[in-house]
Amino acid sequence: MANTAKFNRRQVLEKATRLFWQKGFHATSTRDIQQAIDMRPGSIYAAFGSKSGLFREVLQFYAANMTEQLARSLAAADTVVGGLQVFFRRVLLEGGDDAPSELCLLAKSLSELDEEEGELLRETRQLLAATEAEFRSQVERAVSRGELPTHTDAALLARQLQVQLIGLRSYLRATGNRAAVNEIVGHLFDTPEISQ
Amino acid sequence: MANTAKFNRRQVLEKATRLFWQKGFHATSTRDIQQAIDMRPGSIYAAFGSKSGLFREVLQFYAANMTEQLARSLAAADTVVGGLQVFFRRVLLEGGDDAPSELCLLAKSLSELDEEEGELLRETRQLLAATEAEFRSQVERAVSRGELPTHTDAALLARQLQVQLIGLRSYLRATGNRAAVNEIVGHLFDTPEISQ
DNA sequence: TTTCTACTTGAGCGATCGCTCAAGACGGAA
DNA sequence: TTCCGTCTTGAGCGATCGCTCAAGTAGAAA
Repeated sequence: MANTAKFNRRQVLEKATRLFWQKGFHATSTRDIQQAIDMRPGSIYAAFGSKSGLFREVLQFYAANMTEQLARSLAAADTVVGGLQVFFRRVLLEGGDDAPSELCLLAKSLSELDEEEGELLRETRQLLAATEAEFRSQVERAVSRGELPTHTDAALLARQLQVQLIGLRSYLRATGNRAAVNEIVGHLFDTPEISQ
Repeated sequence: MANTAKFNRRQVLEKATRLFWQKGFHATSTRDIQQAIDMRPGSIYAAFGSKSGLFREVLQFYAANMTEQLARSLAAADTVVGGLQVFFRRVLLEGGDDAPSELCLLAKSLSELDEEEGELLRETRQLLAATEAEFRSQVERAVSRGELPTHTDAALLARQLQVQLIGLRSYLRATGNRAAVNEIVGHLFDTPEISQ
């Protein structure tokens, strides 16, 4: 007999992601989870193995959603650089209203996970590296399309985008100052690498 | 009778800061603290009131140390801009060996604290704002000394320094790639605001 | 030396943690 | 309709949490 589970895995992951994203891994109790996803402990542990196992799937679910959002942003703009800028503005300035946190869930996890949760920490680092690799391939695409000069250091620029995105999300949580963030995003694609 | 406490408050705060900085507020148990600072619960609660009260003093202690380190960096360099660069390199590249975490304790706390710990969150935001204000006054000093052009937007540049420092520390925790961080720091004081 | 008082001690309270498992519910096969 | 195997249920286990407080200790005053 195949899987006869009653729950919808995607909906469960959506709700669990919102909860973990808001409260973090440590501060989210299994009883919080039970209430949020309307499942009893036995079912949760049968489906996900442990709190860590669920969180691991949540991290992957979150990263996949971010990748989709980047793809949509790129599709909505005429240029690659414009698409990246749309993505930054969406993540930083538009998602803020109903998003569970101003921060990136991966950065938040990177911050709170200890060596004791080594597997989750490794997963987080890997997903962040994949994001940076995605930025890099987009920068390379922009160069090959003539949007950026041929001498552009794609690895450096992708790294700078990653640093800025995480830094700006932290700054937003610290100050709530969207105008200040918007001003910096405006300068983001105006660095010496691009403008000179 | 005045204070006859046997413990040295500064030494206790140093040890507690290292512990909280490494593990974070939630993941540090009061029993971890008891062991690290060699005090029994009764004494700790008499001296600091609660785990939150101790953490509050730890946040202030950490921020004061960062301010001192910035002052030392500025004193060790010929120019203000050079002093800021020394500070960035010290925090990002030199402290990493024995520092409890690659991250800024304030950014880490900003990330894990919830509205349920509102007072600690407010304290964290205030200390971060004070850091940005310190950056700004140094940028203004650099302008008045002729190190930066007079049209420099000091508020914007200070904000960018804050964003970059937090972002770079996250990046260091994500990748451990000091060479990559060093490369970005090299470009930091080479932005359009400065070079044009 | 005696007294006073501030400080320290550590057993342990009530709450909550992540998680288990025996019992029940339910859908498909025969 | 009966049977079988999977999924669900929820009481509750052992561990750990932040914290309290009655009893003990030690230094200053008299």
